[in-house]
Amino acid sequence: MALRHAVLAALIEGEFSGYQLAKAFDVGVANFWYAQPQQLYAELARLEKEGLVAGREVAQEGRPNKRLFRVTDAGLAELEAFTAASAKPAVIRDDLLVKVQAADRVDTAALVAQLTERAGMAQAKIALFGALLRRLRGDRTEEEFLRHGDRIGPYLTCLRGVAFEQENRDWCTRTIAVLEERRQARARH
Amino acid sequence: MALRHAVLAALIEGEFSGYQLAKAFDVGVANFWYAQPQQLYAELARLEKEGLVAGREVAQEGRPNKRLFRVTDAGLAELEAFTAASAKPAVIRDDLLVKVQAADRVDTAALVAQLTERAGMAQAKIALFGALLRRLRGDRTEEEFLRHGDRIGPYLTCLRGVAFEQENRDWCTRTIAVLEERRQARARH
DNA sequence: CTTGCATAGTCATGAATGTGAGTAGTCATT
DNA sequence: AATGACTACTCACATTCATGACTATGCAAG
Repeated sequence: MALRHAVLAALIEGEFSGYQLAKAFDVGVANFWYAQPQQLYAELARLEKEGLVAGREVAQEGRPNKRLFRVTDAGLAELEAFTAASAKPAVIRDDLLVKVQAADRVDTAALVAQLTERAGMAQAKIALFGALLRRLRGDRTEEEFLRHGDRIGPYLTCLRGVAFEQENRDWCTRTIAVLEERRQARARH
Repeated sequence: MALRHAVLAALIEGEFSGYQLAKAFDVGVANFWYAQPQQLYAELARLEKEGLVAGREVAQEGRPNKRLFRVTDAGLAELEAFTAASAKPAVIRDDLLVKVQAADRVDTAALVAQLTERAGMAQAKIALFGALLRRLRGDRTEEEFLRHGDRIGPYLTCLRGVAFEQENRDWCTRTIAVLEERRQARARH
């Protein structure tokens, strides 16, 4: 049950609609969790029923009405309790790692293609996160911002996202190089 | 459906029983996937029914009999197909990130405790993976091994595991430092 | 002499997550 | 005038993952 806490954590930034959250949790800036829109709507409904978030209808013209949610005091207390509880260790779970684990017995060309694609995606995310970090800290340096800024939570998680994707990219390019070199070595015989 | 492929990938290393796989997929060397014993037994049963792995009973004395599994040709073909298919992007999903995202509104002390614990766990994993890497490459250098060794798949995934845990540890210590400094700065006022 | 741990598994159940499809209006493009 | 894209959300179902409890046997430490 960590999705509910991820939603609560996202909502301490301000009021958001399910649709806005869905954007944030999807492809874009899912730097600390990922979820499908359907999950979010369902979770928001549950959270509201339990009084951890409060929603209010906002009429719009030219587009459908929306419901904005904010965290209640009970929601904050729930987050507090969640933070105090010990976190389960995070594990990597990546299709690509499974494929590389099997690298010695499967077609290398297909694998290299996958790795190349992934390296590109990682690079794109690095750029995205970099822009987000600059936006968050404004004209301050990182040190300055982390010392005196308010709302450093999103910044810190984003830093982790950047580091993860850099690692991702570097490992992909390294692995590609290794696989390519071995392929050429085999071809020479 | 990536667990099945993770099992297949693990089995190209040789014959293993469900129990042995469970050990490898659990706390120890889950450097490319993680699963509970029950999942593995269930998956192995399914894979055998579909002919992707073949099991054979091995009688033992002093301990229960076991069933060793190996990948069949059909299993290798399945792995091949899996490798060719495009991998879904890996996302971080970590309770700890959710907690840090909420850092601006929850108790910092509890959070720092969590981060400290996690940093320690990461450090332990780094040591574990380091030992595994040395065992895998024997007396060769890494370059040498990656160029000419056979079965480099596990080595490459383990490299990724090490890098991930180092990143993990560094980010934890950095985040701890930031939170602590802010706490002290607040205390001075 | 019994408590606890390791081997080697099975069964059942619930929670979390993913996927596909559908509704309904607005706006811009072709 | 139709097609597709964006906002905003809902329903239903399937798959995957996690959890606890349980059965056996053998071995070693206290």
